[in-house]
Amino acid sequence: MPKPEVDPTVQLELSVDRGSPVPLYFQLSQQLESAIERGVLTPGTLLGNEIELAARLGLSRPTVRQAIQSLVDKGLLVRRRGVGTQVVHSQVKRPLELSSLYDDLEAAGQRPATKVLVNTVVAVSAEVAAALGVAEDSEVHRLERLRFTHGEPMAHLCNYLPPGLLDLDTGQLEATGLYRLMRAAGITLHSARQTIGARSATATEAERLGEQTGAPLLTMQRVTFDDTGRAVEFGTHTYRPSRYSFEFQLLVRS
Amino acid sequence: MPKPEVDPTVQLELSVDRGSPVPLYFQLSQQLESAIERGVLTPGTLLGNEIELAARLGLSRPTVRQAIQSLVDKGLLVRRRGVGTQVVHSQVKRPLELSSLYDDLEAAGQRPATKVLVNTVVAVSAEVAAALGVAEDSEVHRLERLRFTHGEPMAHLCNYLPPGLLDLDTGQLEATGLYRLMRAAGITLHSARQTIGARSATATEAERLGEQTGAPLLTMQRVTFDDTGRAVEFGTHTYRPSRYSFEFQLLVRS
DNA sequence: TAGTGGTCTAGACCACATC
DNA sequence: ATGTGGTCTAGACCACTAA
Repeated sequence: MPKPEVDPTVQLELSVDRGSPVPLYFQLSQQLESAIERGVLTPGTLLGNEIELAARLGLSRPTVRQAIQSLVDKGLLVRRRGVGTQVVHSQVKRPLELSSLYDDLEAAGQRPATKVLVNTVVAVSAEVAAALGVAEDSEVHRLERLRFTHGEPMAHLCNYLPPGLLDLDTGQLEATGLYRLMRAAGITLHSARQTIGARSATATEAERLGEQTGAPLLTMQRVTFDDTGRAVEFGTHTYRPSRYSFEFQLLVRS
Repeated sequence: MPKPEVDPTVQLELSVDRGSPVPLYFQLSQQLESAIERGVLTPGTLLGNEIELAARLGLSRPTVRQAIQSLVDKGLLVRRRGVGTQVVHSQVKRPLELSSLYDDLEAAGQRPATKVLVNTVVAVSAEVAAALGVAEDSEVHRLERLRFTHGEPMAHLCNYLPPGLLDLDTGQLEATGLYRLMRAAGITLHSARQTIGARSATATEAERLGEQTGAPLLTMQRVTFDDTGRAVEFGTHTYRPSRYSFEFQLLVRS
């Protein structure tokens, strides 16, 4: 018997639509990802080899490889030379994204609300000028918001934006998140540098968040860059640790 | 004039060695990365087009694309259709890696030291069994360490490992980090799920770390998986926020 | 020894941005 | 209209793993 084991992808009814504007490799990777997420391809399963899969779908091997590689990059598959491609065991959720607190809360069904405390233009401080990479004598947008879930304060968000980058409408800011407004304005977010720490609440901070003076707070500072490398936002956030923690998936860099 | 601008990669003396076992695309990407890090290719620079670069190096276009793509994945380059490939502006340091505290400290020149408090085998608690995915009646390694820098306590590390995974020698644990021992034992780390939060120190915790009872502590919980998806470590760590914070670079997932 | 993924080639056509 | 990256093909040889 040449092949006692069955290629599990045979039973997947994979197919690609050459008329679609969606790239072929992407169509394939989506179908595979969906099969993995639905549990049709169970952890540990060895996929059939690339050549055969390519032949069955009428694709070239590089195209199939591109599809598989994208899932390897996402951490869903593992390739081993001489062995094959295997579905990774276990609870791989989502790798860490450059995410918006607002979007995260909304996705978790937490019904976030925002109260804008400050929305003005001010002269930059030295710290903010350094973080944003703007001249020391320029002006920046200053934004201060309280974020609520279930009517309870959860975080205090203080942000600075370079001048002229964006029109910041208080109404819009209370209806959605800052990142979404930036994306809507045609800004392509690219990367961010974050620092997460902790410290005791001052009297003002405690009052704002409904904590006691001296209570532990989770802090996050972030500078966000767009795809031209320009700093588009500097933020200093404080969170109530009883209501928020940072949770994420890391992949090993190869 | 057909080309008033000069392709900056021309002056880079790029070359590949076909006799080397190092893949051609990797040789190229390393040379480009080094040029970017040394500042020879400055931020904003537009690279010449892929076809020409391939011709000049005697490589095929897919090979050159593979080299460039790996740098795009690292966040060093940005491609724009119809425009070209550009060196990203700005202080892109290192993306978040699945990193070892010990290695991080050593790389930062902090001369870390470790004191092993507990190194035994115990019956699992329900929480640990769930995190590691082992049976409720099995045994696990339990590890408790204090991490010092400059002679001052910085973190308390409590870890659990599946039975039989690794020989844990107390001497080795005080000389290096847990991840390095796991890698040396042939374990390929693949991913981890982390939670970062904050809370007040209990009396015991405060005593261990040289803080006051009730002082804010930074906390991290992590489950690490190898490339077969098996959980290989579960850890609960607490840090003195005055001496440690989490700092990292995020890239937007495309 | 047989089968796998890893790498590489030399073309091709298309979509998009800019001029 | 031109030039860029995005996608795709149909092969090829090699390195590694396992039986």
